[in-house]
Amino acid sequence: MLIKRLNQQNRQNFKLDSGVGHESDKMQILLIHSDYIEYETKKSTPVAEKIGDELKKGRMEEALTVFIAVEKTDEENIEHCAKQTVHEIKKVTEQVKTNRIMLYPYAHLSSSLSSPKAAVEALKKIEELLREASFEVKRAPFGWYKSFTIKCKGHPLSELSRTIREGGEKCGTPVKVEKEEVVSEALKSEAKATSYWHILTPDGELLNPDGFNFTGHEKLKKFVNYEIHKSRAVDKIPPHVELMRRLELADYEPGSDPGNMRFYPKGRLMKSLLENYVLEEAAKKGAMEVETPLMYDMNHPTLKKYLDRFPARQYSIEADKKMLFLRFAACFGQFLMNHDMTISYRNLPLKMVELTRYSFRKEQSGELVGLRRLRAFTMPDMHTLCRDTEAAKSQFFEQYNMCINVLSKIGLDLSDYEVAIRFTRDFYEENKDFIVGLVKTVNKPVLIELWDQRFFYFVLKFEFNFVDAMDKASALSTVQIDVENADRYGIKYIDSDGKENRPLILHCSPSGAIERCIYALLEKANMNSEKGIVPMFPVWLSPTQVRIIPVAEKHIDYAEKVASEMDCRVDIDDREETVGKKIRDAGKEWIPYVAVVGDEEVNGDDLTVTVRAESLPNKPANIKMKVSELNERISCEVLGFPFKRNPLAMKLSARPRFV
RNA sequence: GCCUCGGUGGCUUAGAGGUAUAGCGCAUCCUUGGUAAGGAUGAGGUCGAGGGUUCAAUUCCCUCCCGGGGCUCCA
Repeated sequence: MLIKRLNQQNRQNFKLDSGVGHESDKMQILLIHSDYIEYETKKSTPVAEKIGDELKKGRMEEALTVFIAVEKTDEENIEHCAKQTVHEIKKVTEQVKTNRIMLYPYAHLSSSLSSPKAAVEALKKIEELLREASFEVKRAPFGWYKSFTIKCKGHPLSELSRTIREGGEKCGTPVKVEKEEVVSEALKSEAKATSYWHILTPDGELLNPDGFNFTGHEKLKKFVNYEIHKSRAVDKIPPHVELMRRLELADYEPGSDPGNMRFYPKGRLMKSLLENYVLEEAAKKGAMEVETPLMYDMNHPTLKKYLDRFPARQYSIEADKKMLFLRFAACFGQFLMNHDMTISYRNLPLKMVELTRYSFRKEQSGELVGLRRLRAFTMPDMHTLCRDTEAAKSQFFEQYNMCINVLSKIGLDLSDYEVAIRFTRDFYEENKDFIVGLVKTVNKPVLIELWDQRFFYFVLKFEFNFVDAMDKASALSTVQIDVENADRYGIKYIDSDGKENRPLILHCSPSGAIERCIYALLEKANMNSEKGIVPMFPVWLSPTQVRIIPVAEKHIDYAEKVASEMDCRVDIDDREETVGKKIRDAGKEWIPYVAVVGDEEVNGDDLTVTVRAESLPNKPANIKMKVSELNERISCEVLGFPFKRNPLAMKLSARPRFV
């Protein structure tokens, strides 16, 4: 049986590896997962089946539409063909998760049609079998000219609509295609290659996730659940959404497109620090920082090929007569730059890094959540050109460790995220020890996804996935070994023998999206808070590191003197409020050090400092220390991290409120 | 994108076919206060936008925008 599915470029024929394909089974079907399908009979043909008025019009919501052409050779064994067809339909319904089916006789799928009698018999058989399998089935009548409207799930894809329209015009059937994508990329991929899920332990045991004992690895269990079973989440608003606003970090911007946020001074500061930190870590590994355009020509031959490989998820804009798209990663600019460079094997591994502010992905609006998933986000994107597989592996391992280090400095350690490693079977067979080495490094079981064929551009990738309070997983760091794009972009280096070679390319985001790091920090702090741990940011990231609270107005001068002796982000709460109120407000801002100054401090040498990291809920830890001791303590905590000055007025009375 | 729930001063919110409640915040004043909310007074609202039904709509109906959750997706 040949199954025809549409992809975005054209209709492609390919066999499923399900073992049910026989050359003799020629029934042609075309499957479209549709928001709705609607038809209306126009005129009967000489071969029309007799129908009542109720079948002259039909509509089905949220259905898998199955266009069918029964072919000459099917007549020999209609029963068998019908069964095989039903089998295939079932498989697809499982993938797209629907139990509603519209059967639609569609002659134009074949040039060798069966007799009308056989066709009707086959259709009825299929309908009956599907009903027995408790599907909700409708069938459009055979032998009528019909008009139909179908709305496919997904994105507008022009090539497809042409294909369908041509088919429709040929037989005089008006077809209105509103929007289409047909069978999603993932589905297409699944048809080509199958994912096998495993758990790999530090001892190198490859286990079945279903039988794995997750005791002590509850988060991994949640992650596996999320990845394989796509578990349902509970009804709860994500805590970070409230926190990002309450802490005046970031907010929605209704005046823009969804998923494009505004960042207030404190949020901008945190982003800026994180950005600089990650860039600096990349630079330490020898990466050269570059800057490339945000928008690219959609019709550039190389880019076009790349875009065609993926579902349309980009913003596009028209400028003059050009169609441009906004980048969704730094790959485009860097690869185009690599293409024009003269690179010797002596220059390898060659690293370039760019902080994309922004990367744009037009994610489906229903999928956007706070800082977790955005349409415009900031991502450090580093690419490493490697001479051969050995060099790529060695770089991969080095960058794997860099990612662990970067996340831990940001405030997310190994217990906060789960590791997924994904690779092709071939790569695994040749590099088992290498893979196990990755698992040993983190010393905990990891999720493995193994493909029997490569269908993305990479042969190996890992991600670190943060698992939040709603059991949702989000990828942070990732490294991938790309075996395809050097060729696509014509990137080459001159080897020691003087010949041109294609490098392997590593894609690495040491931290993942910066906004997502903030999301993870906020979610982690919230989970801590529920566990009875006082929530806070790492000191180097805290918008205010020290707050000075003068007891009365007469102590403000002294507070200013102390502030001038501090070399960190310090502010003064000079508002006319009670000390209690000011302490409470400082706590609400998660300020790591709060120093109250009154007569005692003015007349003595010490400050009275509330140290957040040592406090318990409702039990502030108050420690007496000299200004120099506080300075010393903070400078140890921020050593090696970027620093930016206070983003707001030093005196709180001079600050506006943003939220 | 689809399904579903929601949108009331800057924020959180009560309420109802007759234009509206409270707290926080803000302003002014009193209090000059020592570790998680001191007190008083006041300003501030086209009740998300547009259309419809009605004598009358913020309330009922439709469309749209924005947000939450689910589905789908995540190069």
